[in-house]
Amino acid sequence: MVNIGDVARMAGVSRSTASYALSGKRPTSPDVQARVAAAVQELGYTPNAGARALATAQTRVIGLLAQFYEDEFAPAMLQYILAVSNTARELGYDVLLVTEESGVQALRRITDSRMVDGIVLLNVAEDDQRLPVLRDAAQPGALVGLPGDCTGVDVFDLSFEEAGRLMVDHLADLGHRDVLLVSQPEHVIERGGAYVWRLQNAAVAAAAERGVRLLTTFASTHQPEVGAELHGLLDAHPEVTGLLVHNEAAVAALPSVMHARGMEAPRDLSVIGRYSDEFARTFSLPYSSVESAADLLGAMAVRHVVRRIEVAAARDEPYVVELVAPRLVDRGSTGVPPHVVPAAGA
Amino acid sequence: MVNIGDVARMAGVSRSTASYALSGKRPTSPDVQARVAAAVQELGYTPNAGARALATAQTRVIGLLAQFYEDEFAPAMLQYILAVSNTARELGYDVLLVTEESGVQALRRITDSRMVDGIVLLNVAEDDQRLPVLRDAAQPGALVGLPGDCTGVDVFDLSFEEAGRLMVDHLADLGHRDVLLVSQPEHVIERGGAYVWRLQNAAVAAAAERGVRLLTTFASTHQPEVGAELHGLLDAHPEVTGLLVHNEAAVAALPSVMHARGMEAPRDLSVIGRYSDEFARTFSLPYSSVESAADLLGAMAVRHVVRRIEVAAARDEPYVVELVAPRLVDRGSTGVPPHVVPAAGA
DNA sequence: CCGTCGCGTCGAACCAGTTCGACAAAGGAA
DNA sequence: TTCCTTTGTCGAACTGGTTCGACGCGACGG
Repeated sequence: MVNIGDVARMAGVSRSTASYALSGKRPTSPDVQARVAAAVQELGYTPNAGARALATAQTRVIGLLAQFYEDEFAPAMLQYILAVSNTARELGYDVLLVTEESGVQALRRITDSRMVDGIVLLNVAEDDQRLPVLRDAAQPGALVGLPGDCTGVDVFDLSFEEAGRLMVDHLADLGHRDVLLVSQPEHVIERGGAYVWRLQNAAVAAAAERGVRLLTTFASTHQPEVGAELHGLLDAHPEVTGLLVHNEAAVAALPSVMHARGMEAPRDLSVIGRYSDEFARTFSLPYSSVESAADLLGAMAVRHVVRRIEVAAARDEPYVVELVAPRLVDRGSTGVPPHVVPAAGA
Repeated sequence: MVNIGDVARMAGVSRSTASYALSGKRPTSPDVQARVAAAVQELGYTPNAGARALATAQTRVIGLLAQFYEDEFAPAMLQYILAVSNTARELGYDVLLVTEESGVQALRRITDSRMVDGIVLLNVAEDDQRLPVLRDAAQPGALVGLPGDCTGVDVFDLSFEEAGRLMVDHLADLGHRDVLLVSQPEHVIERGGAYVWRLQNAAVAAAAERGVRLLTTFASTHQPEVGAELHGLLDAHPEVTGLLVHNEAAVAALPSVMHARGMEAPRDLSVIGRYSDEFARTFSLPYSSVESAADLLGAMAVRHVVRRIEVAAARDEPYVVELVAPRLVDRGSTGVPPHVVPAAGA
């Protein structure tokens, strides 16, 4: 393999001069620069990443830890991964993707061995076991997801509080008084999915404020069970005119459930989901939804990590916790509740 | 940072002895082994990946190149990525994920700089630009997807030929004589998606053999256009009793299209798709389908690459091209064609 | 009692970069 | 002309591992 010594020899300079000519960290004569560049071209030289990592203590790789749970909607995860990967590349970094079950061991492995310059954690739980490890790692880290304790890391997440309020307010504004919130199953919350509570609590508070009766339930994340559960819920609560769905599986099942009941949105039921635009497009879901902002969150996490890696002064800046405001994408699945229309018309 | 010199000093041995005690590449006394192990434990030593890569010319990282196209069904990709990542970890490797637009440059970058020991390419096109680069890289490579020229790499793909035959035979066996194949749009094929042709050609041949009239069409991969196209097709071809769908977007749109037409599978129309089990589960799709085998293909690719990396003798073994036989998952969406039932009953 | 063998250990070289201090040559000021 | 500074280059050291050759020491056979 061709190394910098070969380049230097061909250019007729020393190894150090070749290095400086390439990095520009010290001035070199135009003549030398040209000869080194020509030699690089001629020999097809590419610096050895391992050697460079050893010498500079920088790998230009970011570790990305993603956990995949059986009962979670995996495609949503892909958006975060893509956002992180693309943003990293923009900034000149590669991404080491770790999907290992045991995120703690994996994190320790890649940080201790200095394989990465920084870390992005996806799917962060309320009491995430990976956080203590990340805190005493030498590399900076950013999270997508809000844990209980945010010290020592930059944190980015959707404002699920805002999302809950937004959804309730939207239906309340239209005149709905009986609304049902379908969340993810309880074991998702137990595993640390506090965001389920964050949205629900905010929704409950907003409902109270607006004089809306809000029923809350958990539904399965599996097909076809979730479909049956939706039928049961709609049977049990005929007074409900608005549905808030914070559960991707339930959203996917909803079209056929409504069809089977001869219902249409928004004629018979107003529906708002909480899922990504990507998800909506792929399955041509007709429901208005509060966006996940995966692209934005992934990009923010990477940018902050890279900043702490590259800007020495940024190392000691205070850590940030940013909850981004969700956006409601109107797909026309909400309207005035059915019993209001005739009343208004009469 | 603690290095092997610190460990050696604490254990009272030389650096080389410490290294041998840890690697076991030369025998060491039980006493030394214990002292070195104790020192490692005490100091929290982890070998520096860059230094090790430099010394051994091995990084224990596999490069995974995935391309994401606008008009492709991204979630399907995730399954391959997970399969590769999990299998790699099982074998002691980490995964460098590259999702860059320009796969060619990215591939050159990570191979030339020796960031990876091997390469797995996903989404391989008929005339994939990355292949020449991969062939003259120093690292072994495996593909998921079948290109025109397979020299110099191990190739794994679903047997789309077999899939096409399987689907046609299944309907022919049930008595269908008029069948419609809905494929992906032509620009997917132009981009190198020869698998669309492979399935279609095999289906056409099988249909000719079985005396089945097979109509073939391309449909959009976007919602809601694809739904309208399906309606148009069903309007134009009322004689069709069997539908073969090789287009995930069309599959996703089909339930509502059929519902709108008052059709039910298999009563009015027998349907077979070609998509992953994962896809079917997520959206509770009721159609029988020919599996993608993403898990299997991803795992095979990694195992072969790792074998060539680790087993010196495997370097020179002939390259393999394995087309795995697809599996038909019966979800009860196919049956005897409608006009046959009364005829048989009369 | 001496030579040989082999086990266990050590020192040194090596991988391929980066970076620091030194130094020669050239240019400008006194 | 001499002194000082600037500019460009070089040699050597350093990063943190692995690995080769050598060597001391104890056991064993002759």
